[in-house]
Amino acid sequence: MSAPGPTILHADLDAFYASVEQLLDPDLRGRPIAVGGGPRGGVVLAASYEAKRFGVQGGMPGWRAARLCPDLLFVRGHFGEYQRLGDAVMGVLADVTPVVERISIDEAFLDVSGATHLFGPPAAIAARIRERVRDEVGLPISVGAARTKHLAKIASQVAKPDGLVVVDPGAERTFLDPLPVSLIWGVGPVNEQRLADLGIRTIGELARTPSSAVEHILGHAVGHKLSAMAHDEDPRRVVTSRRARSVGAQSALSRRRPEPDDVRAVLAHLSDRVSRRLRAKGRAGRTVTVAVRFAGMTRATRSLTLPVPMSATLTLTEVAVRLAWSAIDDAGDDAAPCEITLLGVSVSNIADQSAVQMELDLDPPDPWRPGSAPGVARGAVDESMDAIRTRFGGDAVGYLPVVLRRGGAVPDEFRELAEHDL
DNA sequence: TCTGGGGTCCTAGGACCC
DNA sequence: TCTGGGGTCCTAGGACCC
Repeated sequence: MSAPGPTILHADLDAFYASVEQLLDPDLRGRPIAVGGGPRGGVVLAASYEAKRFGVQGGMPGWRAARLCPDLLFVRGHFGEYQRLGDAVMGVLADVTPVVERISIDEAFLDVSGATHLFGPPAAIAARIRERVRDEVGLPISVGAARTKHLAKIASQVAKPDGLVVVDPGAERTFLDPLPVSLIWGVGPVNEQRLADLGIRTIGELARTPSSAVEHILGHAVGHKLSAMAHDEDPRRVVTSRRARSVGAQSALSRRRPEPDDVRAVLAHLSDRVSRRLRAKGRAGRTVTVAVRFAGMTRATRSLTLPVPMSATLTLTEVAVRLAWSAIDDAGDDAAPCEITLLGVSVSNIADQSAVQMELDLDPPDPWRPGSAPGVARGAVDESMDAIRTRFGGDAVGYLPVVLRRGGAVPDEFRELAEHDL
């Protein structure tokens, strides 16, 4: 019996947002462009390969990108197009096999073991995918093929831009050993430095290091996982549907002293976004977490777990407001009052609203969204309110008008690109 | 003149329960 | 007299990914 072939594919669109802009506007082709941000502020969401050559990367502040690449062209994103074209590419993948795991707007794993009898060996399938995406959608896509997800993902990174790398069974060690540890999923800047402190820079060096030593430096879970990855042991299967375990929304703010009405208005808007998504999928969550970022990029989080799941805008807002002030009050003192630069709300411990609970639901629909799905049962609201009062005192919960406030400069279409299925 | 927005998973200490 | 041990949940922070 022969070893299993390289039947896992990782398909990853190249510089996706930037490539779409170059597709839409031929004048941008061959030029260094950045989507999002600007020379005076904001963040670069994606850079074309012409810009990457200057060191421009996604996530980089616009002013730094402009300094690295003086000819950099900043373009505003066409977020609706990203969604449409990303979906179109997924459609091409779905023609090959139903076993597709979409990781993000522009990236997916495929298990083609059941498709080879129709379409030939994995390498031919990968080549065909690249050809079809190029011809039918107009975008460059890189594909890695290997025996495991981890290896396929590394292969696609090595293949970029616009390439195909197949790691044949038996060739894994030769392929992996010289590559930098930073290509391993789970090795970011911090762990890369920690490994470098041990003299470990390549995957081969990591594989030759005893797992116990790696775990000592990186912690049990991370160390164990990385050692396994370095040894090419990756048991993960391609999963076609995965439900989110948390839902959140956040907004960067211009640096400001926190004022009660202001904080409430922002949190009400974020809570409305989050709770609407929950209700739309008939879901609810018990744990509310608020994140506050302060001037200087320090962050704090506060969370509260309620006795029962909730999905009501007002309940979430009230909890979020109390948690936010708990973090803000702890961060500042009279001598140095704090300034905030971001507020975020997220809900975890998510469960389906049971059918029984929906039927017993007696409270009126969310007053801020006429016609929307009902919130939680009245008794559940009361229990939640009780939990808030227990923690914050009797007058913690009040009903103030929710002033819907448009968030920062980020359009909703952009936010939706990153949302996971609930 | 600073650094978006959506997520996942892990750790460590304390509360609490049996 | 001096106090077990295991398990689970909650909270806060952190690393990482796209």
